[in-house]
Amino acid sequence: MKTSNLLLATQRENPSDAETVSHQLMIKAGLIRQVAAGIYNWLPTGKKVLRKVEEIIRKEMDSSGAQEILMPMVQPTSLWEESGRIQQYGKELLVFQDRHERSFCLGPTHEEVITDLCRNVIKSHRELPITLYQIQTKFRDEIRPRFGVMRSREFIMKDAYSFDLSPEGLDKSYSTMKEAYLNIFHNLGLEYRIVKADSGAIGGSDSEEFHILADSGEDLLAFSDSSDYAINAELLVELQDEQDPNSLEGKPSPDGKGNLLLKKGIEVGHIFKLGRKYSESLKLRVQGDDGDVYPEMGCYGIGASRIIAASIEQNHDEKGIIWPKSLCPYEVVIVEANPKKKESIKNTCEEVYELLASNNVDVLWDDRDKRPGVKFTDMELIGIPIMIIIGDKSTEDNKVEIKVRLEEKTERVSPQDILQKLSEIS
RNA sequence: CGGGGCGUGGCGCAGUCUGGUAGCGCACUUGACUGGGGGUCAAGUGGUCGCAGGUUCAAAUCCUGCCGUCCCGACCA
Repeated sequence: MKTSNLLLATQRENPSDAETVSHQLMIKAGLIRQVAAGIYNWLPTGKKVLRKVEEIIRKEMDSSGAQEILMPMVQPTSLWEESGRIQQYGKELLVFQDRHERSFCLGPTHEEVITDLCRNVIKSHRELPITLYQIQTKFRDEIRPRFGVMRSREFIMKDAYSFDLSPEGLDKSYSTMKEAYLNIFHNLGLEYRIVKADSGAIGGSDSEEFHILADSGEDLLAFSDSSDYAINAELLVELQDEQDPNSLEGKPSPDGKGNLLLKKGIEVGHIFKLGRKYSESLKLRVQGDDGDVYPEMGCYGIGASRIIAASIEQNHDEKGIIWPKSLCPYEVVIVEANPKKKESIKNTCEEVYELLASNNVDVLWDDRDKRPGVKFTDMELIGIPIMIIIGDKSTEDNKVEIKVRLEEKTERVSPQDILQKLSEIS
């Protein structure tokens, strides 16, 4: 891709209405633009990152045996009446009517729809266990959307649902999914933690949250300094009748091993054992050995769009975004510097571009008619990890310069050695 | 929903108190010079001043109502 064909949409100044770093950087770097409170456009660069997140998730979900489907964003409210959740969910559920005055809502989550789907398509207990997932737009009419896509009303989520014949089966599906999540979060390359959580309004028993660590995180997490014990501090406060979650620091860990440490996190994943809450209320049953069985359900969510904001909260500097290798919108950018000074500059850029592209390197070529400084600043703001600078200075001895985003020095290499050099860097 | 900001070209802001020709910086267009860390000069494009009413000879400015948006709180799979 060449920048001359790309809607970069970077801007120089911070938007006046963005206060958190990730929100500011996402707008400045041209990843998103706001449409209304909690509702955003994803521009080409942002969409590209989002797609990377989705692919990392999709790969692990698929290899765990889950099957991808796509459910509608618009759902009949009758399903929510059937599950009894319509009151409980309240105004966060955006309800409206179609031209025939039938009542619908925008899906904030899909337990009702998937349970309805399964009661229609699953005909035998032999078809279980099964896990289905989708990556799709959700809408929750948040009381107060904030921090850009961190807490938006419309967002992209991967949600998965498992169906088993027994609680033991659910345990197994749950741990399969947890395993997939561990792979996903490992592959994202971000610092994260898993904690015990409150299962909240969605219902059910066991639940664990996946948090990306960041000082600006809204959730406080408590860990034992000498065991695996980890819990959302909010839940611990409830359990122990404490007042201030911050007072937990240094107290003995509830599992009797060591003392508690506190860290802040951003919740980006949540896995639950739902049990029979929805299969019973929506009458999903299959015939078993002795009579009908209501399947044991689990549900598993990852906030794909929120991961991007969280990644930026965790990794940025005064120049802009720092992506983990897994999420960068482009792996390498060729900065064409002062091409009018020497004809060879454009040709070398073309050669290097072709070389990288044909070797499956995700490369951007900044061919804009701008001064080098403008390009450096923009590309560092967007957070492209590696810059290859090709200009009148670098081509003197037929070499190009390679600069890593996080390092000050540049290194001169021959064009034919670039691939080798890139593999050493990563 | 309670409290507090803010709404003036794409972005950031001044002007509002004290009514009188809508301004600045950035960005953008054209040209020249320039060219390795957000260039210079020159000439330009672009705004019903959030919306609706009212007061006035005259409203971005004063009054009333509404809308949007941000922050704090309550809330949050």
